[in-house]
Amino acid sequence: MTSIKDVAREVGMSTATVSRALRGLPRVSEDTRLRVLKAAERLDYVASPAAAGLVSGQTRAVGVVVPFVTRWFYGSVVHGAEELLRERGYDLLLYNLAGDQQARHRVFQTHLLRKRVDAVLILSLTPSAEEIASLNRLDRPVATVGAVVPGFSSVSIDDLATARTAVQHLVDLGHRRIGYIGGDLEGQLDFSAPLDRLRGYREAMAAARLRRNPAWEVTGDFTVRGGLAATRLLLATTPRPTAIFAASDEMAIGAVHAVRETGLRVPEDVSVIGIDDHEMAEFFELSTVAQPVHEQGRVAAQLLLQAIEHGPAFEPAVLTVPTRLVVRRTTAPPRH
Amino acid sequence: MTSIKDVAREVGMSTATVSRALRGLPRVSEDTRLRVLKAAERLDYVASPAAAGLVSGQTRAVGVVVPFVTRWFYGSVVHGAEELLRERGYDLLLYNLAGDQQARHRVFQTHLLRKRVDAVLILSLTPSAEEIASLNRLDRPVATVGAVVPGFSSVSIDDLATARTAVQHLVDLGHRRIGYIGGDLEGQLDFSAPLDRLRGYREAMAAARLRRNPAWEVTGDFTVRGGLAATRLLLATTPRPTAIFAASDEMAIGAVHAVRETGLRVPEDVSVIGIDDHEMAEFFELSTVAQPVHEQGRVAAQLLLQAIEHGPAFEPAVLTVPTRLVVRRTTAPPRH
DNA sequence: ATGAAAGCGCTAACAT
DNA sequence: ATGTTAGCGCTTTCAT
Repeated sequence: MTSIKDVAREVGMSTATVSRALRGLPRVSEDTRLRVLKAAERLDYVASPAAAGLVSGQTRAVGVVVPFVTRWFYGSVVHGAEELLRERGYDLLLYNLAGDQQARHRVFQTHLLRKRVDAVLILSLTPSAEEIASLNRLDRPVATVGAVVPGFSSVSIDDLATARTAVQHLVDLGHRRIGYIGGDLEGQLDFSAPLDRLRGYREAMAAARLRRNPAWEVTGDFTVRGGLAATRLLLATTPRPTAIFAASDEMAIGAVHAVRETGLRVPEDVSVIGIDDHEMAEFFELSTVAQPVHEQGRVAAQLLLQAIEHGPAFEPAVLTVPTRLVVRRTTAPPRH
Repeated sequence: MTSIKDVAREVGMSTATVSRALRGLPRVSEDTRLRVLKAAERLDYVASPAAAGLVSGQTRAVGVVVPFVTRWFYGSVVHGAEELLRERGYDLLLYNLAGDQQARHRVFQTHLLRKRVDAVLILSLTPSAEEIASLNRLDRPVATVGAVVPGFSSVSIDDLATARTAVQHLVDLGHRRIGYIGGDLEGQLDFSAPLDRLRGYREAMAAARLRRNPAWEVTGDFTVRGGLAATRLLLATTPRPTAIFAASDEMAIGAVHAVRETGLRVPEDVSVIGIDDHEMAEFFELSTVAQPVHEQGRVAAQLLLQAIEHGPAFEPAVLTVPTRLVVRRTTAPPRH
């Protein structure tokens, strides 16, 4: 592997000058810089971040912790983050927990502590006290997407307001019996969105003076399958709801399917609305409250890069991005 | 940040001994090893891979190049690879090209060359000659999933045989007019799967002595939307096919939708079969030829780890994993 | 079984 | 504008 010495020898200068020239630092004559750049190109020289990091303390890499890479939502956030990071010359280290507690422990207690990243981005999960302690010991900027953690920067939607928007849409259409399907609250205590969306649902119901029914609040996996199962339960109640608010589009897709398999029609018999504007939402003609997914990844990465550049004095920023009601064809007024 | 010196001081030994003890090397007394391990734990010490890599030449990280992280298929392969890598203490650097030529160039010419990874895993795309030159210059093991590249290890399915299996299933059901929807061949010359699947389709048609019709071979995006659009074209031909082989499950899902929107029924009027066994395939009751996605990621990672450990003498392995016909409810005999 | 010392490739501080 | 030197945190000889 060619090293900085090879380049220095090639141009007949010291490694210090080469280093300065390559990084665009001042106090290098234009002529020298050009010759260095050319020589580096010719020799296929790329500086080793390991060596540079050892002395500068910067790794030019960011760690990203994801609950499930296979899900469109997380993939999209990662996409947004990776895009900006690469533009700025940073690498992205991916840690996929995939619901595995042991993996989670290992990531927080070992991998992230290896001084290998300049910053950490955490998607959706709320770190435990112990994990927060680890992250603080790391002494590097941390940001989250989809969860607000005291002391960390974050980018997220207002889950409460978003849920209210969805339910209010159903109320406005004239629905009075509205069911909710959402994520488990136990077992996954570390996701805050499901809880807030449930609370938003309840608030909107109360504000519209609608009666709540415990049997109309069903939880399960945040997946198509989970939505399918939850909706089957919901439809078995009497009277059954005329509309369903699903805490995610994937659950909503499952809900639409469940309604149809019961012999009922969407939206004539049962309306369905979700949250996300999943890539398949338009395909399913699903009404939903859209959130900017890719953008949240970019913005969060941006926040981290700023924090890296501004040093420890940088104040954590808590950003909320807007959501937007998208009415398609799974919601309509109830039949009387 | 605590360094190896802190640990050495804590146990009253040299850093050399601490290093040996931590890495499980021989010639350390059991007693010493235990004390070192305890001290490291107590001080939250984790060795810096950057410093270690500088001298050992190993980074304990693998770079993974992905066309689109947001797609379930790639997310799943990454999941499989990440899982094994983490078990073995390796980090994963993710490079998402997202169809961006500039990104692609930058990844191959800069990021991968930074001496930051011990090996590279490339998903689905066939590197250009220039990219192969870069990878070779890197002088590290390279493996691919879903594409066979001379000189590199690979894990993939037999696309030709898999396509034939799908088409043969339709033939066995009695279909004679079978259409194909698959990926674009121009513009994305670097994906080999679409071409092989098309060839498999043609071979199976020929083997069954069925007439081919250029209008029954439609290409488009490898997505739900692409499948939808391609199928619309396919159904507009006369006579129209009674069965459709889609080169991916996402395209097949789009195909099913297109058939239904035309007022036709699946499978009564038109049968549809895909490839992958996508997570949503069961939900859609889609007949398909399943491939082990997550496993291909794990196996490819395994191959790379072996190559890293065995050094440059390691022979590239070209592995083919089996696929399996899964008959659900989108395929049936044609009506006469 | 353990330690001393050199050095991996680079940057930063201090010359000049 | 450029060069010299020290040293980042670790591993690896080579001694003992």
